Amino acid sequence: MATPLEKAHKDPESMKARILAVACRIFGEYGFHGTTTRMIAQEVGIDISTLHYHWGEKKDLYEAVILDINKDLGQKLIDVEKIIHGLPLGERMAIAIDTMTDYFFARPEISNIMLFRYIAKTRDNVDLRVPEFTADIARSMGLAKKSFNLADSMPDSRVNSAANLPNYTPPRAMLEVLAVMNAIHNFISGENFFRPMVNLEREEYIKAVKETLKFVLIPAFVQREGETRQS
Amino acid sequence: MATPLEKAHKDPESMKARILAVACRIFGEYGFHGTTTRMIAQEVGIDISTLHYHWGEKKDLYEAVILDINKDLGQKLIDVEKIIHGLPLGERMAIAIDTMTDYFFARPEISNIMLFRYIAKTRDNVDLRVPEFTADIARSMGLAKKSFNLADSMPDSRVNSAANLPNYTPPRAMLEVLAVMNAIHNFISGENFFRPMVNLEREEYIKAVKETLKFVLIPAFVQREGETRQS
DNA sequence: GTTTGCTTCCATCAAATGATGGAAAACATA
DNA sequence: TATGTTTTCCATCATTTGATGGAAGCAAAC
Repeated sequence: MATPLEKAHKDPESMKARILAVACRIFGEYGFHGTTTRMIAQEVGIDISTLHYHWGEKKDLYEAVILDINKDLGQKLIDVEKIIHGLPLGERMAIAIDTMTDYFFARPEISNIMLFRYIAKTRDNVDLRVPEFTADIARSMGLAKKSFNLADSMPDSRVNSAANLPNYTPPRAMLEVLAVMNAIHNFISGENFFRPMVNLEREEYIKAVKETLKFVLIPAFVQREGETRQS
Repeated sequence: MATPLEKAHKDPESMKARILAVACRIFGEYGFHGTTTRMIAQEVGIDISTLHYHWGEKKDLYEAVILDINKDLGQKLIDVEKIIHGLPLGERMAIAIDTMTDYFFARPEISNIMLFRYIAKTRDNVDLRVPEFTADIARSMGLAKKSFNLADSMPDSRVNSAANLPNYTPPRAMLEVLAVMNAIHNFISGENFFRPMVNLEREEYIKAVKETLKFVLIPAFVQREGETRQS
């Protein structure tokens, strides 16, 4: 309908976009309940009613933040997938870990909000995309077959059987991807807690985190791939 | 001083202990800001003033929860250390992961609260023990030398140099331990989110989590140990 | 039975918080 | 400039929330 209006709202300089950006940061720092609409409004430099005018109630703004993050993260994953496509597994993982770690360190709110959502009890169902991302990564990492469809060879099997769905991803593959992603998120979100523990400057910390992640996470997968190839 | 009074407060049936136990669970589910003193009081079945009578202000209760968790976790780590002592690294890690995973699944509030503290912005300094635990585990896993003291061989080196302190643990070893511990916490705290994603019953989920953790985390350490031994 | 000290609850407060109505301001357009 | 639309702010509400004072309950000591 109102094309100029919608366009204005997508302009990153628009009030609506500015509020969203600040909300993302504050929600990330303090969580949903730890954040007040007044905190966000004050940070933007506006009145609370302006905030409500653009985004409705607090929960709506929070959901908008989630959707925004999901969009951004989804795009980033596509970008990384393009870069690492075709390389051997060890290199794919190393590059992916380096790139995603830099990305999250640049936007720690993303890691924070993702982890908050995993941990805290919540009733909102905004989030159909995390499972989707996880399955995509699993496929990209060769942990699940691409568009594997058992039904082709077993036409009589039950339609409802999850394993027969086109893009079915086995639980173990999903959990392995989650283990990798969460390991990254933890070091970003936990920086304020962990960095004093190890007594490193920010740059050193980032470097050490990358090395640690690559050291801990890669060998298992590379080793298994080798074994599978041999047999 | 008042011995009978203090004794009463340590009795797990005492009101003070009951409040603490419930507080631990609720704080774990909703985080500090997401929890109200009324929620806790209602769950215990008492009035808010009774809660305040025993524990003072909300923050004091929260700090008591942290201390309680740290105590329990510290004891558990000592127990595990005893069991795995002397075994080869791969087995040590496998048993430690199995045992700690069971422990955290039985008391998910612990994982929740640990992660909440890592993520959320906080100013409290209740927590001198997490670094200590981490260093202990690092030593137990052979990632840091036990009571290594350079000053013995270099009497003139600067006293303040961290590397010369008796129980100094290098950053990389600390981060490696954190990576392992956090990987466990994530799957426990994230159960509500991850389990529907992988569509498993609780028991299956726990089993799959343990397998995934052992698969992802152990090979890197075992492999490095082998390389170090060879050289 | 009375006193004493600890525990619990009811009533209530003050501050914080999410939210809204309506006036003023800013902006666009004819 | 006049007119209509959009945006912003001020004043204000109703709830929620952390917190307290004081009365009532209760048990052991005297």
